[in-house]
Amino acid sequence: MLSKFNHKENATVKVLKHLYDLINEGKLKPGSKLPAERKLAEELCVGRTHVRNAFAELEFYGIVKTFPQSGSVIAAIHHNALQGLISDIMSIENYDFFSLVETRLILEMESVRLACERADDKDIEALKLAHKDYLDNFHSPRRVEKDMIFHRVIAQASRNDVIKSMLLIITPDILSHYVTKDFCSTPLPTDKHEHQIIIDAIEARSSSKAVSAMRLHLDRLYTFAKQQKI
Amino acid sequence: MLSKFNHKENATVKVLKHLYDLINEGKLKPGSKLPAERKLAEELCVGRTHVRNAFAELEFYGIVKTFPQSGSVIAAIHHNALQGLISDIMSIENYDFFSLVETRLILEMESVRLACERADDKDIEALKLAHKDYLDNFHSPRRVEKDMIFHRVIAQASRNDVIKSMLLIITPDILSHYVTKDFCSTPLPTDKHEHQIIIDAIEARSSSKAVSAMRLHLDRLYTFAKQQKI
DNA sequence: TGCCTTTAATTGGTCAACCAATAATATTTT
DNA sequence: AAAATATTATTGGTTGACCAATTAAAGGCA
Repeated sequence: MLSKFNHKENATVKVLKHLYDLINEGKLKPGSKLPAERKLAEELCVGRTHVRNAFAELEFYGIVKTFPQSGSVIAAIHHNALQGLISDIMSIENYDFFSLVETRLILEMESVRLACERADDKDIEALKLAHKDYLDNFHSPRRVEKDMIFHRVIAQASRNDVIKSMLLIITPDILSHYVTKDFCSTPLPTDKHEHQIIIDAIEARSSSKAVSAMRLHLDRLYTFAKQQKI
Repeated sequence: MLSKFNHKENATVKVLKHLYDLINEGKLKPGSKLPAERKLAEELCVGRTHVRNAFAELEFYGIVKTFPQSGSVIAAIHHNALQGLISDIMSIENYDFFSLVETRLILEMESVRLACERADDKDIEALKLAHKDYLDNFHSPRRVEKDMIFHRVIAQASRNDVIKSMLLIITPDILSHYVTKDFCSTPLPTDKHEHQIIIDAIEARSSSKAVSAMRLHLDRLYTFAKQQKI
């Protein structure tokens, strides 16, 4: 889902919509304090919980800042931009499988590229260990999960926690599609070698080799997602 | 912050830690139902709200799935992987400025590359409009915000909602660093032309030109972030 | 005994009351 | 009149109680 706040709850999105309208009508000026949680809840006939959820989501995206026992203020950017941001947030719900995979491909390639530059001996050691663990579980149901760990170690070696977190966010979404679409049920023997090639490239500090190896490694998933799209 | 749930609240992280321990001790098997919210709250002497926050965060990362009036189940992956994931989530707090900028650079370059392939006439029209709006506000405090909108239009044209959302998430974090580090207070005249070059490249469907133009456009920010890192 | 119905207990979702900290107002003092 | 203090009202944070749906258990019937 990627949206930390399930929009199944219509009450929360109702609050967001209301704030959107308030901005539109000019009743809520950018940079100003927004209505108290209680007041807003009463006006919209919803529980304060939903208002707080909406505020929390907006705070996550840096649109509002809440001060304890004082109130919440909305970002001091022009109302057009604010509306766009809130609109985007409300639209975040279900991402299409292809976009998820496409993004993962991008992040994984950059992740391994940075890993080539920044991985130390300890990282490479961990990588080899993860790969060994992967091989040991190649014919077990844990294979998919071990593969995930392998990629996580690469992300760790990239020394970029933001990319690492983003991969952390989208991977579960992709995995959930695996199940429904019945992908990856039968492992390909080529996967074994692909991991090894990536390790060798990182150890040799050859980013070009590592990136192309990663692209190849994820190519099957990519083409699969492309087919699903049609 | 990027973490939707502020970890300032120690109660929530206390719950996460406890779940981590339960997995470690083997009392919580992957794929099984995890304790009821009430029970967990009582055991840890914290409000149920905090337990619910912790569960919501774990659900965001796809680690648990909550079923109304039924309970929550934890992902059916091996306990080592689960612990790693929870550990990662707990560590998500403050990203360093350089990682944020580096990631933004990556996403923006990919975003504009895809935009070259997928933008339609309407997108290009919107892009020109956004640029005009940017120029009109070049000497106003709204400049930064108009620049943000310009990039958002590009992300929209990339037809990849995941990338769009990720940029949406990290941009506020970067902007907040702007203020403290006093970056971008004086606009450079080159910015005007850089935007135009990007537009032209997209219109000409030249992804290589667009990507390099984007890299150049963000280079000042990138080198600035690099300096800060040292 | 085995299956179905009925009942009770448990669960997550929701709401309203309470708490401490803050902000605004009224009061006193200089 | 102005400033400092005391008081009241408002705020987000937290908690416990209630709700409807689900699940488990008990009871009845074949």
